[in-house]
Amino acid sequence: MFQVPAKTQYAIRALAHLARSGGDSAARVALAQNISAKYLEGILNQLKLAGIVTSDRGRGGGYRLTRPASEIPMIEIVAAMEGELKPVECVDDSSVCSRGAFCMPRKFWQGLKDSVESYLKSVNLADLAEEPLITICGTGKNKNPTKTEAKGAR
Amino acid sequence: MFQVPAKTQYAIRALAHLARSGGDSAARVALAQNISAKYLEGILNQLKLAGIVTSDRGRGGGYRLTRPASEIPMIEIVAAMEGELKPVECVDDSSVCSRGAFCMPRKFWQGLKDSVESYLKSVNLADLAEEPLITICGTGKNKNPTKTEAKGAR
DNA sequence: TAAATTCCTATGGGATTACTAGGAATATGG
DNA sequence: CCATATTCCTAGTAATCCCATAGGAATTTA
Ligand code: FES
Ligand code: FES
Repeated sequence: MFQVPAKTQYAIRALAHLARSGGDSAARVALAQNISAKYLEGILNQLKLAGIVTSDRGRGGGYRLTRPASEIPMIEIVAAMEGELKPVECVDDSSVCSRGAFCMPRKFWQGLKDSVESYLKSVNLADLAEEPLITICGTGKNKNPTKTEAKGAR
Repeated sequence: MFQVPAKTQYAIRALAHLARSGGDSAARVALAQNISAKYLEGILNQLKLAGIVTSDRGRGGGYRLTRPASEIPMIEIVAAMEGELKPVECVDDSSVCSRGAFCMPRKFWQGLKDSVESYLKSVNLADLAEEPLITICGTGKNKNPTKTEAKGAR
C-alpha cells in the first residue's frame, strides 16, 4: 500500500540525474534512467511549471535545476507531481464535518498527513543524489526502454 | 496525493461503529455509516480473515471486535485492507539494487515508510472511537446509500 | 419454516495510470 | 541558411484498479 506512482519515481530519478550532470536533454536522461523518453518529456515539463527546472529549446538545449539540489526539498517534487497531501477529503476543511475542530477522526488523518509532510520536508534532493549513483531506486513500470542513440553529454 | 482508498476509510468507520455498538449486522452498519451494504459485506469479511472482527451467521448474527478497541492499532486495520506498506518495490529487498544497503534512495523510501508506520502504530481504534460520534471522517465515494430498513440494534 | 444473516463468486462501469504518436515551435551549429 | 536537435503541445489508447452491484448458497434462530 501507499505505493508511490511511477511518475513520481521517474521525476525523482530524472532530477537526481540532472543534479549530478548539471543539465541534460530529456532523451539522454530517459536513456540513462531507463524511462520512456516521450513520457519523461511531459514529466520534465510539469517540473518546469512547478519552478524546479528550467529549459532551453533547440539544438544543444535541455533541462537543468533552477537551484542547487540542496535547496529542493523532496516535498516540493512530490507536490509538483501529485498535488497537495490529502489522505481524506475533510482534512484541512472543517466545514465538511458537523463536529468541526473537535472531530477525532480528523485529528487522526491530520496526524498522518503531518507525519508524512514533515518527513518529506526534512529531506532534499542533494541528500539523495550526492553519492555517485549507478541506478536510482525504484524501477517503475517501463517495459519498453528507450532505444534511441544518445551520443555524448553536454 | 497519498489519498486513502474508500475501502480503507469504510473499514475504519465500520470498525468504529462496531466499537461503539458492541456488535452489529453488516446491513445496519452500512445504513448508519452510509456505505453500500453489499460492498461493506466484503470489507467486513476481509477484516474477519485478518482476525480483527469475528462473526455470527444466521438470524440475530453480525460482526463484533475480537479485542477491545484499545488493543487494535490503526496499522493493523490499514494492513488488513491494503497489505504491507511499500512505497517502492525495492524497499525491504536489498537484492534488487546493486548498491545494496548503501543505496541512498532506498534509505529515503525506508524513511518515508518508517515515518508512516510508526504513526499508524501509535494510534489505536479506541483513540478514534471513544467520543460519542455523529459521523465518522471521510465520506468515501458512495452515491447510492443503502435504502434497506434496519430496525433496532441488538 | 420464514426471516435474517454471513459467505462466495462473477461482472461491469468509471477513473486513473502509463504510456504512444505525431507534429509544431524554436534554437543552434556548420 | 538550413538540417538537426531539442522543447512543447495535444490527442489517443491499452491496461489496470477501484467501487461497487447482482445473485444466490449456506447457516442460524425465533
Ligand atoms: S535501487 Fe532501490 S535500493 Fe537501490
Ligand atoms: S467527518 Fe471528517 S472531520 Fe469529522
